[in-house]
Amino acid sequence: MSTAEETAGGETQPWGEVTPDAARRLLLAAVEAFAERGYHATTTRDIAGRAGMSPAALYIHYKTKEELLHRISRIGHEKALDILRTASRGEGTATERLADAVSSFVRWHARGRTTARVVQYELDSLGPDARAEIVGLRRQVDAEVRGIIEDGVRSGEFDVPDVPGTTLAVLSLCIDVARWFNVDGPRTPEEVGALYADLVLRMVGARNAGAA
Amino acid sequence: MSTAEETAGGETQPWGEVTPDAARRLLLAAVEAFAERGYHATTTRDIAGRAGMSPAALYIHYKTKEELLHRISRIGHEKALDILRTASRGEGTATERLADAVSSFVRWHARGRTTARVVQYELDSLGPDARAEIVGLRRQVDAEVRGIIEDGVRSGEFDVPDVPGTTLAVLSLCIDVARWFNVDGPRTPEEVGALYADLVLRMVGARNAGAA
DNA sequence: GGCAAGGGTGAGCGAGCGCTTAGCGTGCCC
DNA sequence: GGGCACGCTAAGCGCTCGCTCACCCTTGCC
Repeated sequence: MSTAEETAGGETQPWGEVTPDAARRLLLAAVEAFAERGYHATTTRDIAGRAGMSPAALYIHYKTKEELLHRISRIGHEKALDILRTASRGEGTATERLADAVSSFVRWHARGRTTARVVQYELDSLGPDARAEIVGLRRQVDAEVRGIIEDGVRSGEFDVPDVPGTTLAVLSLCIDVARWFNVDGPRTPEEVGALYADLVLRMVGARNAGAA
Repeated sequence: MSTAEETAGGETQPWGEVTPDAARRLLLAAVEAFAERGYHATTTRDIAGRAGMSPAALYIHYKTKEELLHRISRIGHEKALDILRTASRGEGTATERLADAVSSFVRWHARGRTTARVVQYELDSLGPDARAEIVGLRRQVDAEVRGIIEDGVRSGEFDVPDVPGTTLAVLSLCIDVARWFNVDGPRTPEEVGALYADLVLRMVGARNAGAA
């Protein structure tokens, strides 16, 4: 019918780097199915059916069903890390960079809720090797946020008694957006991003927190 | 062998109300299995095996595998609601009650991580009727927290521009503890509860936030 | 036009699933 | 101490799972 560049959620044309067109369609179908029903409850027949193919076609492009999840998880984590790095290494005060990081990270989780759900909640469905690789990416995500908070503490902008714990809480808050966010709900991803950036600035004791 | 009153996590002797002893053992086994592998990836043979029984024994006490999940989910949500109600309707200022609610809610998620995981993350695996019932309980959970925050705003203790959004964020923060908390990790449930209570008081702009 | 290469299909394999059924052992009531 | 209700098991039913295989179309090169 058409290229799969626009999804229901209006994600920023993802999966552009997945090269054979059929492979990309299968990956997109797998993301939808995994997000809706979970990895273990999704059948290869369902994935192939959503992509308009026969069940056997899946195995031309992917060795197993788990390879699909692995690919989705790695690409998703790299995208998330990229978002945080861009915000973290931008110019501006730690306050501005933290607000930017949180709001864009939250927007990504809300807009691409299907993808984010798979990325954040299906980690345990991976085998040991694949999981170890993804856990490494998650550590980098954590380090990026912790870096901004440490900058703010050093510059005196933030008042944070427990930096690792607060980092954990900030990331936890953002990640959980993928669980509850509803595209048909009352809030846009931008509104949630702005609200959460404000709440996080309050958490770290930034002075201009609460300023609309 | 023995009664199943003490679990590895050291939960506050739960599932006491599940009356035939074999039924309680099966329920406990199901909680462990669902938390480890997810509902769909757990087999009835696995549940029965953990309880030291044959697969057929499960169907003497429960009609289907889904009924097990439903029972776990309802009991868990009722316990969570009970915790929040106790904190909410206690005496003290809104600040004290919110801190009490958050710290005890977080402790419950951390201590009973296996149970909380099933309760918070396997909701979608329930059928429509069972899910509707649980969603009703969750609305009561939300109302309880929102009530405390509204009290604090009315009394002037809190500065919260967006009460529903902040309520959502507070609950989200607590619930996500079940995803990342590790019993073998560096933090005790009590420490996380205290940290999170402080962070939430900062989020609502309470004056004595940050006081150790 | 011949023909190799590669993306695709229909049918089906072995395995494991949720769940059922026939029958067995044990304790309680009379 | 005979009958029986009950908790439980061994065996297995029908079904669906992830995945494979033999074969078929289209495409591009000579």
